[in-house]
Amino acid sequence: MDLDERKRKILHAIIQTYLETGEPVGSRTISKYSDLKLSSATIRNEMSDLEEMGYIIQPHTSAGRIPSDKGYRLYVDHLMQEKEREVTELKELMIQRTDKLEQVLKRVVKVLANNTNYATMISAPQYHQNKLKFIQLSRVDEHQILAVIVAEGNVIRNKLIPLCEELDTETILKLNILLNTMLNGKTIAEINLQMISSMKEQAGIHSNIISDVVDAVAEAIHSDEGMEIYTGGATNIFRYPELSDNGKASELIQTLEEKQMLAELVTETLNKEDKGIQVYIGSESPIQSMKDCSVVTATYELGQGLQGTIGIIGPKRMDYENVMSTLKTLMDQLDDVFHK
Amino acid sequence: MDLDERKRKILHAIIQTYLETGEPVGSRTISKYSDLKLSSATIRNEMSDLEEMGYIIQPHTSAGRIPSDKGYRLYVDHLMQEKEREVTELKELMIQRTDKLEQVLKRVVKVLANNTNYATMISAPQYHQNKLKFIQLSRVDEHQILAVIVAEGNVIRNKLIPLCEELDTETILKLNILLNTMLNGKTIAEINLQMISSMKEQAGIHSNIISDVVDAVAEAIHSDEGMEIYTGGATNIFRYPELSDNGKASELIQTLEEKQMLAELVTETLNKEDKGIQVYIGSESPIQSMKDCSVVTATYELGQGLQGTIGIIGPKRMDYENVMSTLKTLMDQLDDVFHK
DNA sequence: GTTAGCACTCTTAAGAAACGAGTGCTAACA
DNA sequence: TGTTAGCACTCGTTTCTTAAGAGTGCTAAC
Repeated sequence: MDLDERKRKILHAIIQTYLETGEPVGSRTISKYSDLKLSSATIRNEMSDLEEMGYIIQPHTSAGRIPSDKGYRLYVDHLMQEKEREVTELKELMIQRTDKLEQVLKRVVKVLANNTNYATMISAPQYHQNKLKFIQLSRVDEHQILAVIVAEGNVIRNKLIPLCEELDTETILKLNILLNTMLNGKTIAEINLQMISSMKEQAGIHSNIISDVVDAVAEAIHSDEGMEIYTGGATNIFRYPELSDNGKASELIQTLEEKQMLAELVTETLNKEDKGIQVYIGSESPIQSMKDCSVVTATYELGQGLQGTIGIIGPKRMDYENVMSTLKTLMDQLDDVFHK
Repeated sequence: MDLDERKRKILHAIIQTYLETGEPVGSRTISKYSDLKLSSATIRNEMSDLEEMGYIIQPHTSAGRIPSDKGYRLYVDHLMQEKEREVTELKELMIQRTDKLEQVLKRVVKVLANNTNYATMISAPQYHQNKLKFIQLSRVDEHQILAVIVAEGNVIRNKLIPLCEELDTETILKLNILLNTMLNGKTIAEINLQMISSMKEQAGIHSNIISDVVDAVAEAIHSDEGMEIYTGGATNIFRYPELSDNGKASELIQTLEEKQMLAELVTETLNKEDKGIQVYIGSESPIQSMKDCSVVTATYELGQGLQGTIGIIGPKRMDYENVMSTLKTLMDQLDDVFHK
């Protein structure tokens, strides 16, 4: 069977109506409220075809039709091709310049959740590919020194290093120079055991104590502590009856709260070749508990190799058009903020 | 009317039964399953009295009784007087020593939520009273320097300061000395405008540029950014039907997500003279959306004046006994961790 | 190819009836 | 005087029935 222009139009009308109402839509509704000038009977015939082709589903015999995952997919793909709309919505104002990335990310999920009325998430970039810019050791008191590590994108890490033996100022200075010489400009992934042992060697007589320091710095740099993920608007879930039923809401909110599962989604997104906007409909999503949802993700870039993922989680009858253009706008603004 | 020993026992039995089942409890249940050896009729009479006295409530004519806020209050106060039980549960193992406070707090809410099956929250201490230990400025690149501020309790703050004019190493060194001399040992609350202007004066010729630096440091120190609050186990709410009804769950989870409201609770708790465990039953809580919950809070101390609040949010039929002793144990362990 | 009409299906809402948990009251008992 | 058994009564919950309504599929006519 062929998906001709008319079928396509009818499908479009069905999906749009369903997005608005959340109720199964019947032939009569389409006949009346679309500009197709067809009777309900004709629509019925076409709908019957569309169902056979798998684009729509009938929840039960005497109900209207709702889009299937396949139907949504067609709709979304179609939207993708359309010119990106000139949307404003998110005022630049909202994202005030901050030098604390965490603050920005937290604000983003909040703003995004408020604007879309869906649940949102954002992952902080992972720093494997990030170049070290600057390392500084300072003596805090007799028993510990502080290591401050600054990387590209002004990412800052602190690490307190306990000492059993006191280090004099000169040694610390020497260590500072050593660390900076060896490590500046390197990406975190590039720092390997060989390098570390080479540094220990160069530290010479202080090797014992210094060993601790270098180890601690390396640990601080590598410390992944899993992926940082922020979420927002979880309770928007309750706006959509089809998601707030039974244990679904609970399960979903738990997924958002635990954050662990979301990491999978982030990994999946970042591994895609196409760095643009991705849409996971229902069971397309790698997260089991989101099989009744749609997830729209986008990748943002903070610097070279410094990428994170933004996600919007909502019902399958998500307002894809709005979500996608909102995301696009947001991406542009984030670019502005990060590459000020 | 007098609340004699027998009434007290019956009330106790009613509350305990209700805590277990969550269902209104009838006279027959008490008669059968308590060791009072009284017939249901007698219990009925007593229950009628207890209701008149306001300790229990009848949701509707033909239902059993449930405890009123006043009833819970009596029960809790009674528990408070009892010797603190020897509970273990939370193994020290769970709280591994970390020098990142944030990590510890996040872990605490998670562990606590898993152990109690209620929602949990914890506030990071507020640093007004905290003494500065160490300040370090370092040059990151031509356009910015990094200020690292370490306070008592090893609380670390970073602040990137943009520069319009380049600062040479010597000036930075001088500034470092100035800042440390002036500010070390001071509490954050003690740093006032007068002090800052005095520092600017001493900076002499560099005053212009330095002014920026000092301002930025002051800002970083004072930057409150509201109270940091972590929550966990929000979805435990769904375990209790009386909370997961209607919009209640949604409202509650939103409160937990927004965190803003929780700050009020923290403030309230910290202002109490009694720094021990507090219990807010129903409308006693300062948070409107928790009028159907009970909230148990405790204050932990990280250093002098460095206090935070831990809270457990659950249904009124919370297992107070367990919660309170778990909290007590946790407090002890936190003390251990912080004052290692 | 399109449409009107109609019988049929199935969900949902509303109402009715049966059930049952629990009470309050009274009268009998120790 | 306190305790208990018994019973009528209340009221929420469950189950069943019925009616309404939305929507379809099919057929026949245009």
